[in-house]
Amino acid sequence: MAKQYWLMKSEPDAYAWDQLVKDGTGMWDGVRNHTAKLNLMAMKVGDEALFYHSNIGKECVGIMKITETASPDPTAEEGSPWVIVRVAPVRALKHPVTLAAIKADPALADMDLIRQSRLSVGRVTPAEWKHILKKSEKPAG
DNA sequence: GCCAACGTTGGC
DNA sequence: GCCAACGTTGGC
Repeated sequence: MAKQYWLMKSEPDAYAWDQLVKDGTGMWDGVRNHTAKLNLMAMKVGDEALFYHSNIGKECVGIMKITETASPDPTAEEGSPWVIVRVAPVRALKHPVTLAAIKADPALADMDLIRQSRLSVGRVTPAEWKHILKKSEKPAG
């Protein structure tokens, strides 16, 4: 299958991009939403994902890759359906792409991120991915 | 199986 | 701090 693209949210208070970079690898745990879980389970090694800071910042700050597909979430109760994936940082975006910039762009207005604001793990289409990366090359969109 | 009440998330 | 969106729970 072709490479898939994703967007994963984290409150920087809980787990920030800088922490992932420092650690070199990370376990994406704590997802407690079935739609998000299905997305985690659809991820393949080598897929890429945007790291989005929710609440504080409200912007995409970096690119990660999936290094390990879904496995049971050790932070969840035994027998629960929740899963984690493992990720590693690829690179920081040259300039963060803010939620405001994404909302303001008609090409990106249909993203999972916009349509379902509470979804913590969403799909990004290849077109949207390209578009966001292009935006990140220039300051403020 | 429906629906109201409630809790959580996240933007503003 | 408020509110909208959405998921979950519980009564019927």
